[in-house]
Amino acid sequence: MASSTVENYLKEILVVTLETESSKVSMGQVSKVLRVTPGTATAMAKSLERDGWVSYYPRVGVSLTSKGKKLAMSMLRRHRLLETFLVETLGLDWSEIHAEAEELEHAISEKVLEKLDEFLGRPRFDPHGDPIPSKSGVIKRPASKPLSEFSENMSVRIESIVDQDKKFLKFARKTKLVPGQIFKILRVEECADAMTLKTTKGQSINLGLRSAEKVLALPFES
Amino acid sequence: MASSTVENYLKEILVVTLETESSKVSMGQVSKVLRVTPGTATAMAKSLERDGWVSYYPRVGVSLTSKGKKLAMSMLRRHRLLETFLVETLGLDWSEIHAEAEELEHAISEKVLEKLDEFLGRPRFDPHGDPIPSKSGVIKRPASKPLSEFSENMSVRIESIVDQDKKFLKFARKTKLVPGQIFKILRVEECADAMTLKTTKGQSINLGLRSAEKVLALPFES
DNA sequence: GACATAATTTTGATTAGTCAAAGTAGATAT
DNA sequence: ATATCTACTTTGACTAATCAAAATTATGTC
Ligand SMILES: [Mn+2]
Ligand SMILES: [Mn+2]
Ligand SMILES: [Mn+2]
Ligand SMILES: [Mn+2]
Repeated sequence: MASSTVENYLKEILVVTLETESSKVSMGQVSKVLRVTPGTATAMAKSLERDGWVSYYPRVGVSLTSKGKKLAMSMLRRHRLLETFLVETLGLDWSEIHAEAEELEHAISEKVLEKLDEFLGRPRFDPHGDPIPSKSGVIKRPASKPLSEFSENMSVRIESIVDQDKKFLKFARKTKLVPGQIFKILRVEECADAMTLKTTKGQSINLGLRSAEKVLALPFES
Repeated sequence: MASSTVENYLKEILVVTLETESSKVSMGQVSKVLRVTPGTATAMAKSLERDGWVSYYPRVGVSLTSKGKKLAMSMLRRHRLLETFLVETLGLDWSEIHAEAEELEHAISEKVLEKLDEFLGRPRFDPHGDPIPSKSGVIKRPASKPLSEFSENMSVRIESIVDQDKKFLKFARKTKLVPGQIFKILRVEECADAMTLKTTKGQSINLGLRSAEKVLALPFES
């Protein structure tokens, strides 16, 4: 049985792997996403390798074994299904659900998860727009790109928000920067590190490019 | 922040306290209900005392402080509300929910619990018939007595099942030995350590007195 | 190629929780 | 009153997870 610490490490390693599309994750990144000191990450890498969850290449990084990837996918599925439940069924705000799911994901069994999935009607995306891995561990790789990569005058449909920061999520909700919404890109000012969007109803939002990287969208043909 | 280990110890100490109606719980009982060696229970008693959860009287036992009782009640509330959710909303069998709730109770926050309570319609009893403590930590002390204490020809209404053993719960479900059911006590044979009950529909059940102690009931006037 | 810098690993220490086995104190029985 | 038995406590050992700080390795610069 994997401890919840192990589950967290594997899940975060998977998320970084999916984001960066490179199979090895450096100890620096591991230590950053898990908020532990580098020495702790190194020690953990060794013990994860000992137990067959990852391969560890000293001074390079770790990559998930198939056993590790399987558990990591299952954790991501739990996390995102729980987030969906917390919003859809219990009515929590999408800015608070990440922290809650972070704990619950380790406590829910496969059996209960299956019932929950059924109860929720087998959703395919979580409230942040992130795809929920299937029971067999398959995840849809979204074709969407960060807002920061679109150019002026394009219309886009928001697909997902790749950031769990509470303040940013509250801002996003307030400005309707949520999955499904349509925006037109009014201006992109690289030099000022900013862009301006407009909703179909005419409201405009200013977004720093740093933040725009955290919002994934698809071109929208009206 | 109390660890889940501490939460489990406090909750079980509370349950024993409620069952035996005596405030001090011996280390032997603690080690039995928590399935640890006696030495571990003693070590834990000291550390629980150090952190203000219990008072520890060497060679006598532990009793919850008010701080400890408060947390223990909150754990019992979580446990029983979660059990209710698992049966009512997700449709799990009452024989499996105890183990599931045993994990989830440590992962659910007060905020989510409150939403869940609301969603469930603020139930007052869990699926086993045990009272759910209120948010403020008050628990209804049931007036019910073990089946083993009733005498022949009395009619009783089952109130609760005080046992989490899966096999017994499955047996109980099959024989309709569940909260709310009415039975007539046909025979009590102390010497043979057994009693016979009959449902209103005429089906009869044989129950050892050991098991009859685990079923609480009230006299029923038809 | 040597030096500075950044990333990573090593070392030594700490805390929580556990067990096995040895020791002790109280209660019970003769 | 002494011996015995049982419950409880102590001791020593172990694992998982963590940090701080020192040591090492790799990289990039001049
Ligand atoms: Mn987590
Ligand atoms: Mn999410
Ligand atoms: Mn528990
Ligand atoms: Mn119960």
